[in-house]
Amino acid sequence: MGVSTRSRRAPLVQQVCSDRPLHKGGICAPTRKEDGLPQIDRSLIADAPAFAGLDAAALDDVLSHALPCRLPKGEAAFRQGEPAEKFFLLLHGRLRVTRLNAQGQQILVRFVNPDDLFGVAMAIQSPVYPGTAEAAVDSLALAWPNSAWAGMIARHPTLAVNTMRALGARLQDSQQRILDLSTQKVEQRIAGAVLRLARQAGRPSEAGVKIDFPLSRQDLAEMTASTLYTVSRTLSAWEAFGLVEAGRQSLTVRDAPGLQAIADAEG
Amino acid sequence: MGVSTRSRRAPLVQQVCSDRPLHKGGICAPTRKEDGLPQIDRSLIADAPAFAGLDAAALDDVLSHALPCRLPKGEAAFRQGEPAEKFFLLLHGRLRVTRLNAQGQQILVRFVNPDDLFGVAMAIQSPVYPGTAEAAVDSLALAWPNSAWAGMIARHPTLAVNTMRALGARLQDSQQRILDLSTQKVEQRIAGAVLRLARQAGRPSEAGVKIDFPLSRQDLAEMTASTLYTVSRTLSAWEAFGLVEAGRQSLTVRDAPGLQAIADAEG
DNA sequence: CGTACCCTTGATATTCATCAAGCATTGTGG
DNA sequence: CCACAATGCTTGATGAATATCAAGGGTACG
Repeated sequence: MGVSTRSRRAPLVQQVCSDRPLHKGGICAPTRKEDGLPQIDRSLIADAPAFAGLDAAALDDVLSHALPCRLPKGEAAFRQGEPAEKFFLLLHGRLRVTRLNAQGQQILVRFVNPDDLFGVAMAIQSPVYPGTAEAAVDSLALAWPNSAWAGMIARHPTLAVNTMRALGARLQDSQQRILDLSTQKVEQRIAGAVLRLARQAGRPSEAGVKIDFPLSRQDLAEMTASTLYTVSRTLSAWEAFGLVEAGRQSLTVRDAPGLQAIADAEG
Repeated sequence: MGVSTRSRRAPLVQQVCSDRPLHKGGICAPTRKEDGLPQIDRSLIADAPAFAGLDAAALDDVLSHALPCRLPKGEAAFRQGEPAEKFFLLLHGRLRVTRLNAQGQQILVRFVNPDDLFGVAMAIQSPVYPGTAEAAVDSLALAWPNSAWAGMIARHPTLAVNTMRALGARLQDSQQRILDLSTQKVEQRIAGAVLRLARQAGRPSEAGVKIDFPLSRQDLAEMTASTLYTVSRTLSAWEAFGLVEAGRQSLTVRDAPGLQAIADAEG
């Protein structure tokens, strides 16, 4: 084993971190240029994969139906069960999408990142939103009424293809998550979730790659089908091994390859 | 509690089945007319949701690029990791789609039913198949080369919309499954899986609704992130309560509302 | 300055996987 | 047609992973 610790939790950290040289960094999300006060302008959406392949005129057409939508931290763009009347594109900020079951237990479906579509219930023929989307930080989105959708894809068929791809990517993610839930131990799932967050929302800092929005133990628990207690113990153990730096609603990855080794370990 | 049993397993059956009147039936999949020897003909695919809204000429155009594909029981249409060169529509039979993780553990992603598209890797921009599809019974499918896709959706934009809906529905299913895996106990998940199978592939029989293809304990375990041992114990307990009739690779639902009550119970 | 919120850590309980052994049915080759 | 292997299934005993319960500490914010 090579390392002796009294820490009750942390079987995989111990296993994986023994006799392995420390290693810095590895994850670095592309830095995103900060918009000042956003005005509705073609350039706002030109980079979104959802609108890839549309020319300037098409973008203007698309934009002409859009309404800006400010979402102060904590506010919901929509709530589970509400009639789905709009769909959205996130311009700036970060949203937390959650879903409740009949017994009131909640999971965190995903975080919405800038340039992501969300609330596309009409793409799946659902009359209501299947989840709740609320701002994890002050955010800004564009909203389209569902009624605009049919005309938009009729005039710009590329849109249907792009949306299909976006749904396909999310389907892939979901199936991967099912696989992880079915075959991995909690500690591995937490490692995977943290790495994904660092990739999607990591900003380089002195100590490593810091996750760019408030993230609680409860959030991580709801992402990994675990409990806030187990997440807390796991992060404490990782911190003791120098893999992460954990604070109140904040998390910095110091050793991404180390976390990856945990995620990849044999169960 | 009302009922006393020595059975070690079956907390929920006991709870749920005590003092509840027995109830018959409830699930009944539409019976599907048996095709004799299928020939490639417009009527074969006219009912598939994937081709809804296409007129006769469009259907003929679509069919002109399709190749029939016989899949004897046990044979794979494609295997995980193979380059994705075709996509398929199941005409007849039943396929089991599985997915392996890096450590070789397997889950059962879904069963493909007649009129379902499968192997649509190109819709999600994946160069390889993310899973393996093999025939659970002798099956028959149509196959299109991926190269035909672009032209098909260009000529028939409805196809992109239909495919988007199909992906959306599968995304919905996946997210529901994630919710179930995250919040339900094993017994509830097994109940949910059995009910879904009965709905999709149930055929009415004397004793109730019989699942129409060979289904092992291992299959159910891989669908519910459980083990064949736990599934076996669970089915035994249910059988003792008259909820199901379980045999070698066969399962008949005798009391669907009873199973539903288990699936809906508070954890 | 107090109160709500987030977090930590120990002790205990529970679910369920794992291991082990054996039975039953199907299919197969002599 | 029969022996026998392969496959699928059952059931008990045990143990490990992780949830749950309980108690308290720190920190931000009104």
